[in-house]
Amino acid sequence: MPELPEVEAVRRLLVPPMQGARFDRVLLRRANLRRPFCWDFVDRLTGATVTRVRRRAKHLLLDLSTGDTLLMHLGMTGDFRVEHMGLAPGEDHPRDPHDHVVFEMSSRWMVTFNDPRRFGAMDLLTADERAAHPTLAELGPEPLSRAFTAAALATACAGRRTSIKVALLDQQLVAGLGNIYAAEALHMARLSPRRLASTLATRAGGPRETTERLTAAIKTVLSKAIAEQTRSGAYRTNRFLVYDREGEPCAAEGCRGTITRIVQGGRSTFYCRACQR
DNA sequence: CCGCTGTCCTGCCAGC
DNA sequence: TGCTGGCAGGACAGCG
Repeated sequence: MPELPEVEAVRRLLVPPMQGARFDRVLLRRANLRRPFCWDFVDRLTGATVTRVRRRAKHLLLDLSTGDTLLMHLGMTGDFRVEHMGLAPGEDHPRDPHDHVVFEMSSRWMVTFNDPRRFGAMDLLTADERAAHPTLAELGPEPLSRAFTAAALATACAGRRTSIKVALLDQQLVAGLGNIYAAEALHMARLSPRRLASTLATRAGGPRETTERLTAAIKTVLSKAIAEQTRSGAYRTNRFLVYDREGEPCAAEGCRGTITRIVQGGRSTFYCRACQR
């Protein structure tokens, strides 16, 4: 579930308790999430100060005073809880069975990572490892940055013989979209998810109107979602226009179509056959 | 190089 | 009512 807007909301949540604060105590409740924690995870983190809380695509990066970077991914069900440290000596933290990591910060805030499905990940990287990290190095442009233009999208789509929906999930093409916002952006752009990615590429000259429309839709959908996250904080049940709305009438203005569900690349795509061409 | 499939993990829910 | 099976999702390995 967490895609770029949700991860950005988490980043903003973590800035006050963590940025500029030191790890006083790190508690690991288990040996692994999606992967095992590195053997010296607790020792390397304890005493380090967080200089910056950053986000790249769906990854959270905590830059540390030691030169290390704590790279975190929320997976599907990962989330952080921020609470006051109000413990009596010897008292244990109240815990949920899925609270896997607890950070006690010098800011007197306690930051707990909870992840029922354990698709999340935490890796402690040296500066060299971070610079050479294959996943980070190969990420495409941030969709909300100036680097993400219709021309860039067109170039990235050139020669791709896969559907535009599947291509949008490729983090090397554009970084941070997931299954939900890919569907929402295509709906807003009135483009069929089944369309071949290469049809968005340009042969010569500037990008075509459809590529411009999709680029704009991606930016709008993500910006709106970020604004909504920070305003409400909580998840509203289905604030999406097409995602998980199979059989419902299309919400596009003047459209009398019905949302259908198809499977692409092994996952669900929701779209309106009537207005998405 | 590229595209496609399977794997990880568990909560939830439809269907028997 | 209780069980089972399938699905959800992102990253990544491995295949052809």
